[in-house]
Formats: sequence, structure tokens, C-alpha cells
Amino acid sequence: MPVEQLYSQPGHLIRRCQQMAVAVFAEETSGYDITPVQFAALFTIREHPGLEQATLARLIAFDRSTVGSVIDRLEEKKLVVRRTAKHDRRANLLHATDAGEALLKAVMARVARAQERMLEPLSSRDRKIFIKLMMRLVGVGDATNLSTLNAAAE
Amino acid sequence: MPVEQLYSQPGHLIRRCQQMAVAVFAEETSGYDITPVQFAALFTIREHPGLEQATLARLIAFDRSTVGSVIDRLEEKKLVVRRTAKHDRRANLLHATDAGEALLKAVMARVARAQERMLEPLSSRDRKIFIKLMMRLVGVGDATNLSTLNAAAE
DNA sequence: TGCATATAATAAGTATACTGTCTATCTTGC
DNA sequence: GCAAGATAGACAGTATACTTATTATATGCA
Repeated sequence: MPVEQLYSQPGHLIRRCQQMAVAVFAEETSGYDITPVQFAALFTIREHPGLEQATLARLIAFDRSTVGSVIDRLEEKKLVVRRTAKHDRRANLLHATDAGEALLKAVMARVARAQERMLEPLSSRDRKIFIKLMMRLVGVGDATNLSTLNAAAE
Repeated sequence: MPVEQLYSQPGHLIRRCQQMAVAVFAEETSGYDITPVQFAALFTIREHPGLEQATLARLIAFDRSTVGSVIDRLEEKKLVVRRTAKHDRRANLLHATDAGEALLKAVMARVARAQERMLEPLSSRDRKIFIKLMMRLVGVGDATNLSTLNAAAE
């Protein structure tokens, strides 16, 4: 394999896309002290108040350990609170604070702009294709998978 | 934005693709104690013996800090050596050891299989499209960019 | 009931990534 | 030929990510 071909290997390109995506997100949300991962968690918690950490992990495809530390940081910033579940004293139920909701409202448009900017080099048609292909790769189009996730979130 | 829509956001999908890619790579190369990033570095060093760290970083789009610690680990495993450059005593020239070359030879086919497996859910045509779209997104198709990188590697 | 199993979190360890800072060294411009 | 600026690398700090182990708690089955 010549070295130039490294540049067209899917693994390499996916990593670079990820770098790019994080950089664009950071640019658009600069000054708000929030990362892509923290945003996804906070957003999902607001949509599902009382979510357990393990369910959150399944919903947004985080590792369970990762979720723990992400929630630590969100809690430190007073954007989220953990409350022990009455029905299961092992579980932490997650709720967004007022500050968390306010932050979400403030950054929502910027996040949307970031998502658009990530795909800016592509034509409108290619953007749709790219998204479809990624969904197929990670199995999100898979109805079984999605319904399982949603069921778990109840 | 309803929560389901999070699943079709480019940022989220790119992150999941990256998770998938790393997992597939790890599966295929299990038992060889090498990561995607370490492989890319080692491979590139063998192709460009005497490469400086900063040039390596530019070639494979690593952060300079990241390269430093990646090389630390490769050096610890005796796969690579650093030698101070005579012409510039700040620079470290990188060389693969015999063990490094042997490892590359041993894992090459497995890495290739991993790259294929990452795109397995796509048709042959869609794989090509997906790769082209990613190259456009990260600007690799951009001839200017590439020639700059190659020039820097001399 | 009672124990084996399963699950929710946490913690520790390793590996990317990026920012900023620092030192050593090099290069340029005057 | 020297001071100013640029560059190479190291280091510290923060944030994902994943693995494995541990603890606390539930659950299921005999």
C-alpha cells in the first residue's frame, strides 16, 4: 500500500471527519463551555426527564463509563442533577436544571449551524446521501435497533 | 428538534462511525497490541524513514502533542526509534525498527480486512461514493492541500 | 426464603485529542 | 552578527472513549 492510499482508507477518513466535526462544533459554540458530547447528553436528558444513566448511554451510544464522567462535568456546571431512583436505589435519575434548559435554548441555533457547516462542502443532494450512508453503517436505519432503544428509554 | 432527529445529525453519526471503525480495527488486529493511530504512524514512518515528528503530524493529521505520546508508546514497544537530527537539533528523526517492520508486515492484511469490514453494509458503488464524500469533507481531494503536505514531508 | 445471576454506577488504567505554555534551537532581517 | 520571531518538541491540563474490576442493589428461580 503506497502511503498516499492511507488518505483514502475509510478508517483514516472517518477519523478526520470526526476531527473536523468537533472543530466546527467548538467554533460555533465557543464561549458556551459545552462539548458535542455534553450537548448530546444534556439535550437528551431534557427530552427524557428522569432518564437513568445507563439508558442515556444506550440512547446516544456512549460507553457507560463515559456517561458517568460526562454527567459529572454537567453536574459540576449545574446544568444537570442526579437523583437516586426510589424504585431502584442503584439508578441515578437525570434532570436538566433551569440553567441547563437555558443553555440549551441559547446554543440550539449555533449547534444547528455547526451541523450544517460540517457538510457545507457537499451539495444538498450529497449531504442527504452522506447521512443515509452513515446511518446504514452504524445501523440507525435499522428499525429493530431503534425501537429497542426507545423501548429501553421508557 | 425532536430527539429522534439527533440520530440523523452529521456530528452524531460521524462520532458513531468513528466508534464503529475503531471497534472493527481492534477486532481484526486483536492480539497485536496496536491501535489505528499507532498503525498509521508506524506505517507512515516506514514509508518515510527519517521523518520528523512535526511532519508526521501534518501527514496524517495528528495534533503535535498527540504525535508525541503516540511515538512514546511506539518507542516503548521498540517499534520505532527517535534520533536527534544533525541538521536541526530540535527535531527528532523517526525510524521503524526491525520489530516495527515485522509488525507492519504481520498486521497489514488484517488492517486491510478491517477497512473493508467498516464499509461492509454498503454496496460497492456506495463505498466509493462514501469515500469520495469524506475526502471532499476533509479536503483531501484538494490538490493544493495534498501537494503542500507532500512538500512538507520532503 | 435464599442464593445465583444480572444490572447500575463508580473507579482505575490506558489511549487518543486538543489547548496552552515552556525551552531549546533555528532563521531572518537589519 | 545579533535581536526578533518562528519552529520542534515536551509537558500539563481537560475531555472523550473503552476495558476491567468492584460495590450496591434487584431479580429470578429452586
